[in-house]
Amino acid sequence: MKYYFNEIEAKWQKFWSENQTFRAENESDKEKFYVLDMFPYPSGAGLHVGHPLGYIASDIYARYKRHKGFNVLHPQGYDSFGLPAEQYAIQTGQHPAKTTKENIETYRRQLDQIGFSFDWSREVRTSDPSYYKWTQWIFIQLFNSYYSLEENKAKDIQELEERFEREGNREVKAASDEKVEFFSAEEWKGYSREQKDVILSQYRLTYLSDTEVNWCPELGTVLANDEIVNGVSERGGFPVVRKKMKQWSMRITAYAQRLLDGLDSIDWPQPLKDSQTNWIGRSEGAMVDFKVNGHEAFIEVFTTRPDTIFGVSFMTLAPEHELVSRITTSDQKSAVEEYVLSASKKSERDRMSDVKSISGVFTGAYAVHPFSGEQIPIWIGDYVLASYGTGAVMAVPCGDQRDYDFAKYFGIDIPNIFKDIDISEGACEDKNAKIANSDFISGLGVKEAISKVIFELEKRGIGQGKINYRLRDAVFSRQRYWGEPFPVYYKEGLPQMIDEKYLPITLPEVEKYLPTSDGKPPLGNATVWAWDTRKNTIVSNELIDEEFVFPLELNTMPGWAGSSWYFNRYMDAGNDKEFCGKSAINYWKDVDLYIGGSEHATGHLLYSRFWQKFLFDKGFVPVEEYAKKLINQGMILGTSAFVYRKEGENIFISKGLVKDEKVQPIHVDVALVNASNELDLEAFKKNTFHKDIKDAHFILEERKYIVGREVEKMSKSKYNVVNPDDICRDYGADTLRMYEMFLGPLEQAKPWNTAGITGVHGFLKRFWKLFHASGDFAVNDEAPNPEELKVLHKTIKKVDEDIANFSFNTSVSSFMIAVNELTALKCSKRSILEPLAVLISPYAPHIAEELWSKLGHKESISTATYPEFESKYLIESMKTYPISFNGKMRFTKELSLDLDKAAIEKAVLEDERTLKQLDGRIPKKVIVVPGKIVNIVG
RNA sequence: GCUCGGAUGGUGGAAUUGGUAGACACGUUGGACUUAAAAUCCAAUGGACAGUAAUGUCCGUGCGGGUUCAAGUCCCGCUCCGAGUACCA
Repeated sequence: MKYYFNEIEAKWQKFWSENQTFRAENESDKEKFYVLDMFPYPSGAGLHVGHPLGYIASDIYARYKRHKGFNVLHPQGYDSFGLPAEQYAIQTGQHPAKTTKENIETYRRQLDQIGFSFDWSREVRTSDPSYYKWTQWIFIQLFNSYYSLEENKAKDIQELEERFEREGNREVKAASDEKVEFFSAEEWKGYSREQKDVILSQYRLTYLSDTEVNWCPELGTVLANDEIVNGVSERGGFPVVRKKMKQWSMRITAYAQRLLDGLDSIDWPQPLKDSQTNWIGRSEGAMVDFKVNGHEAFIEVFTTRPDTIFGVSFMTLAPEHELVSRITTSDQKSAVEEYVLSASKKSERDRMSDVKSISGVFTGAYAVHPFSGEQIPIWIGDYVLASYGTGAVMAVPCGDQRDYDFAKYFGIDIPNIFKDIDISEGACEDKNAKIANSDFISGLGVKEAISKVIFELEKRGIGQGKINYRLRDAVFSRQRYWGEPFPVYYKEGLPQMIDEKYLPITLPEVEKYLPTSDGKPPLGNATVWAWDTRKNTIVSNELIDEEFVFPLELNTMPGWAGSSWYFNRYMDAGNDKEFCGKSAINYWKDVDLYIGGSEHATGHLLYSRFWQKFLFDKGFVPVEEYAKKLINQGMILGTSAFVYRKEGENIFISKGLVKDEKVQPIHVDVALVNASNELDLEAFKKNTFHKDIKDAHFILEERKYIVGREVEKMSKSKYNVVNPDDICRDYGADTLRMYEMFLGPLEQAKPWNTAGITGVHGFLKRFWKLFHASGDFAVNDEAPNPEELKVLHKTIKKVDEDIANFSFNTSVSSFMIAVNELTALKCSKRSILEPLAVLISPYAPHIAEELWSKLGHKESISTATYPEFESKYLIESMKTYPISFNGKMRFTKELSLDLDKAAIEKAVLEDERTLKQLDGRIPKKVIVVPGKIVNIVG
């Protein structure tokens, strides 16, 4: 009987779906295991072969764990809010909900076709009101919380208010905006409700503020730092400029230290941890106040090297620094203003690309050195960033190369404060140097000098030790339609939360998805978008009276809102009373294995850790880190194909004949090219996207047109996308699954190349054949012999180890070896083949189910217990020893494993081949490692 | 610039705590079956040299050193490629 994979696969996919085979229960005596994939954004292009790579790996793991007796949660859903659907809506007028739904259907069909064991009863869609209701709910919790630095956790904002009432804010240690003014209890009590709200917003974990944001005019929205790549938008590659706007922000900086510390407790890839560490960017140092001569003002600077304070010979402020206009002297005024203006015009990208040129202007003002009292000129320069530290630096040219270059360029003094170090060629950044010419720290090493300076600064009240982070608060507003609406209305310009019980606030209908003519976000087009505080419902804008009916927020939440907590929702997806029920979350707790791409390192994976910590602080979730282990699957790249068109002529030259000809490479669809890089000319000519190709002349080599190849990211525009549907149709899902694993280590990026797929497909056919003889199913009940048992058990052992190491490629090889060996042994015994089917079933579930049912089982193979490895079948009595001479293997000799060192040595030395090798020489030394090797030296 | 990966046959990739480099596939070549093709099966396949042959010798894991009886694996110094990040005070 032939292996009809299409029929078999359709049959079992139907069976799993009808029997809800992979439904996970929230109550079970079994140990839980939660396997999660990063859920996809359902794009219009559908799945390509790169998407399933991680899903296949996690599915194998999930199925394996089921066999091992775990209650496995393996859900899937869609991150279905996002820019592409909205861009498409702008172009075509179609509602994003409609295209999103269609795209989801395509994804679902494609996913089903690959035979994943997802529990679809728990599917989530971030754009579904029943889901984003809880995203809005979490937002409200954040709004109603502040971060206590005394207890190091988020707490109810009401407690803070009560404390203000009692004692003002002077003693309060809480995460807040930079400049919070002190007030007493009496002053607090005297404030109006509005004044209090403004103050509280400086402490809330989400707050509205005028911030400098990354504005992308083409997309008409602001972007978070992680959504910008090389100075342009990640989506679309559009320019980004800086702009001040009133925006919701998330006070993620409150969690900087805990986000850093938490990394030690989770098993995530080191590069991923490193990039989070760098993104958070912790640096230890000191804040120092420099008095400005002749002004009441102080310039506060952050430095990681307070030990070099006696090397300060100037200060540099960012052009945007608030003191610049105040302290600039009249004769420097015009130069400074001109510089500030030109700096503000430079986009972030210009400033980034222009790292080498040095520019700056003297303000005419001087600061006073806090220890020596010397006059220090104050400059401005755009190498100082307003957004980092305090936007001002104390410049130590002898100890910092940038300061050194700046000083050299403008002819500023470079005092040397290092002992016996020459600084005529450049700054000394070596931390092993000894400090000199530095008053009370002369002669000290860097470390001691730092602590002594901090001690002095604190004693004199002019500074203190400080830990600074690069991490900024995250902008949370987007000027887009297709995102979660905020549960917020505005009363006299101040944001008010809508009560939890009226959630969800669902997206309104709009005529157009573009910003309004007066520049408001798309929700500004909605006519029914006001909040009635009496009826507690959304009403028409016409009813706004600023007394009972108020305008609703026009921004929506960013893409990462919904993805920051979805892993918790899967645990109890249908719950309409809570974001996740207590008993469900206490059972499932956290994700045991999370698989996804490394591109989310500083976006999703940082924000979601932040929200989880917040939810933990508030007692909503039982664990502080939601994913114990994370694996990054490597990207599958496309292998683009090129034809070479002679410049200016309608002639295409086969690759081997191009030589020095001037040609223009043109992408051709990889579907038109076979495994030996030969172009299907007929099909190519029929292709309509270049009209003149029909008449083109082709210069062939050996009657073939050979294309050029290049590995690139898989993308529609490069005509190198390979669709899993085609593979499933031609070879089957089981072949696709195994082949994707066989390509190489999971974490490694690799080009997609179907060349080897026949090898995997052939393996499945041979596996099928083991169970059949001359067309019929033929498995017998004969007792297995030691050889067959050995094959089975070494495979069990290897596959167990491989799955533990996520080394799926090598287990595919082991299966091949097992099937090759059993075929050679002509084994068709149930006692061997039945366990083998279970072993293979996580990898190739359809064929395994089919064979399992043919073996007479009524239940799904997924309920079968995994075969137990028994070492007794692998015990060997003989070992083929490699016999080496001076480390080079010359021959092998079979010897009993019972022999001790001396007996092995004797046997080897007596061997005639040894005598021949030695050729009369006497061995200096004989190394015998029983069970391993023999090495003869001499 | 900094941080982190990586480099093994014609190709994808294997290789326990250092212990027979190239498993398993693809491709290629030869053969069987067939009218033929596909499918399937069998054999060979890192390179060079010697030999009719069995076989033998040398070279081989990016480069140069080192440690060791023994190095793809450990140490030192480079080269190239990839990813992330970037005036971070």
